[in-house]
Amino acid sequence: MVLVAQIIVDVPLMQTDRPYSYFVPESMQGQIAIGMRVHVPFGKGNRLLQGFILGLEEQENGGNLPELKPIAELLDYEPVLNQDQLDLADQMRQTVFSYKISILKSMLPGLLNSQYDKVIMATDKLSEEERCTFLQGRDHILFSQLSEKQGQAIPRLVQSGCVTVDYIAKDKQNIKTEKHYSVQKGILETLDISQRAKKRLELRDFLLGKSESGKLADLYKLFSRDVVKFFIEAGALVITEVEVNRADSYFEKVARTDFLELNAQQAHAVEVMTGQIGRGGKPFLLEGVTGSGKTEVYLHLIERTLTMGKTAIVLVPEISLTPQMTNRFISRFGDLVAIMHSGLSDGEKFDEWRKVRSGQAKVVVGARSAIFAPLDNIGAIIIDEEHEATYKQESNPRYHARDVALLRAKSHGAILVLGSATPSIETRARAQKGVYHFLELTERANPKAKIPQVEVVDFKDFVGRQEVSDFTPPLLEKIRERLARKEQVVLMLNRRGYSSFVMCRDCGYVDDCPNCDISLTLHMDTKTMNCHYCDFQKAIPHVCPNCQSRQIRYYGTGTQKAYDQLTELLPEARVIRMDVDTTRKKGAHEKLLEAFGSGKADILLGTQMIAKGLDFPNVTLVGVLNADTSLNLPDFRSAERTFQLLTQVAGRAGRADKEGEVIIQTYNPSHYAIRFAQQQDYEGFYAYEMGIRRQLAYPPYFYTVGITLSHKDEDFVVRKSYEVMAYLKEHLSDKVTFLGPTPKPIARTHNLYHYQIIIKYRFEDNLEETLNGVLDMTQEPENKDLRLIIDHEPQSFT
DNA sequence: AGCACGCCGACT
DNA sequence: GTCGGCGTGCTC
Repeated sequence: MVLVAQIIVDVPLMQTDRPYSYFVPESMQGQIAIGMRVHVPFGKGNRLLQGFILGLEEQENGGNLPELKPIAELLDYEPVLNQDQLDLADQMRQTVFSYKISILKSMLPGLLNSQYDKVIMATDKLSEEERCTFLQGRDHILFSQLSEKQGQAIPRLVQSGCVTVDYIAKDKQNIKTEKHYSVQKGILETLDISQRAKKRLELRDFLLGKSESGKLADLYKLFSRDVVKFFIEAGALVITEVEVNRADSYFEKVARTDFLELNAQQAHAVEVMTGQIGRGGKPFLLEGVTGSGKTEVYLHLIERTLTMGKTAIVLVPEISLTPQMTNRFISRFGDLVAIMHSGLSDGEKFDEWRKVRSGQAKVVVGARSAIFAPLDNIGAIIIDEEHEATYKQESNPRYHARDVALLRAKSHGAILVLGSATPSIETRARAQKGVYHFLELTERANPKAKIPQVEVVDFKDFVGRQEVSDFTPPLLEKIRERLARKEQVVLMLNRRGYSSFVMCRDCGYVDDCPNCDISLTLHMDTKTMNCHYCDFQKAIPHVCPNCQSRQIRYYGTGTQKAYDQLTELLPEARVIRMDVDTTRKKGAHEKLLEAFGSGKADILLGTQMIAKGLDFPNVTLVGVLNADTSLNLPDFRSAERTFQLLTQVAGRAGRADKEGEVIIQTYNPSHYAIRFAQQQDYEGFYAYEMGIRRQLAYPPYFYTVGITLSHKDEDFVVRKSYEVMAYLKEHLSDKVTFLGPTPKPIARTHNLYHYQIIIKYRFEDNLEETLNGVLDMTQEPENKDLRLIIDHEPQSFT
């Protein structure tokens, strides 16, 4: 009998999207388990790849067993993926058109997927001359450091025994440790220390005084290494190495807070939902106006969940994962909470993940991928701001966290709560049909806080009446009022597309990216022109590349320009600017909000990132400088997105006792998205938008699949797009409708042309099979460098 | 992806 | 006659 492992290796390709059998060496047999990571030799060159163990079985040692390669190395002492997660991956594989290995990898913190590098080591057979050419005189070198040309010589050198090849992890230090000391009082007191050794006496007094144990590093801050060493050698100090959690410092400074009392609506919602914990059942839509205290409902719900001995996941959009948000959870549940978001370093993410796996953390608060957290016995999964497009991953595997949550909730009998002030149309429609339970919070949690008044200002009324156009007189007037009253203002610029560029005043030349159909963006912080799609970067031109004119000017239309105007118009105002440029550095985001919150500025000017979740009681005016820029995008969700954004940002005003006011500047005051946003009427918007969706056969009346084809040759993509289209028409029923093929709104990026086909369907039996057939087409040699993306329910068409 | 096998042109 | 170009096909 031999032990055979089924292993899926890290080669994300159609041909390798299946487990391979490997022999388990005897030395590993006691430790190996399903869900562990391994290194296995793969392919002709036996290069080492990371893989996951999906199955283990005893096999008869018959002679007809194929020659199995042995597993090279076991990477874990305990499984990194549990059965729950492996089952989840199986289910996701059915709906997400990507490979299983990609799904499995996305369930783990990045550190555990880190790459391994080949090391070439010289043996004594290698001549000095060759050593200098290949290894640059050294006895070993990373393969990635060899030039491509030299790399080709490696097989020959290996064969002749001149070099050997090994693999090392690029990042080995997963677990961080810290040295701690503890005082051995008995020994310390008997130490005979000379009265002349002043430092030693000082340290002894220090240790006898208050500090019987602590971090060795702290001791080194006060005393020199020599002095400390004396005590360690004498045995008066015992040093121990303990594992530390890199994210702990984040938790230490958060003070405990008590639960707030709920109003009747909140309490009712908590009761209804708690009743379903452990029973599964339909998901809940919790629709609550801005400021209605949804977070407090979540907190109570989690408290109940924990009392029942169960665990909880809270998903929050990345952009709202501010300390203000996470601290509310930490302050109630302390170190039972794990926080997972992109602001953490790889090491910190890994530590938080371990906290969850070990069972220490029972509440996971995080962005999209936190839905995969290895919790046992989940009682509640909460998705806050459920309408946010960031819950859909825009690269492989293209999963929607809401769909994964549904699967997990089902297998755990957990309740799934979708919370929003402005639910996605799809979700709201499901609540309407009774697919979801529908719970509403119609009042603000603070009874004194009223829903703010919203005024729409038409830019067209002021055309030609002022020099600078970002600020209309009514808005300026209101800002002045607030400055006089020492209240605060939030101003939002819609969309990042509102960025700076360079144009020649003589010939109108705009500096475009050579690889993409888009103009380059000016970044003053780095003094470069950058492309938002590819990595292209160049210096700012001083002479027009087209007509050599010196009249080449920078047209800053972004927050920078608005900021400049604002400080010119209102020199006395203290303005904080928040956009990608000012928040690039780690922690800058928090620092700026902290400064605004503590009253160090009067105006917070920023992009969408200021629209969500901020809670500053002194803000009584919110201004939207340009409501339109997200309105006319070629995307059927553009009205929905605009409405959601305007409603969210309006909700930043008047959250405490003072009354709030909102001004929306627009060129389209009669557009329904803006009219309903003005009324703060989600239900009205929902009803109106549903009419349009029905008319145009869009979700939720129809499902959509987006197929994107990309290639460097435009004619080729067009031809292939029509081929794919023909294939679809042939294999799908005639109830299906198609849009396209059409060029994507930005037709070329990374030097590739993109064409898109959209499939709309209600019921279609052959869909999965047909789409897999399309995927197979890319396997044909002539389609080798054709890129094809199948996106189920795409969230963005731009 | 990598790596080898395999079948055609320009070189000692 | 050989070295090497990259088309094609497989990886336990």
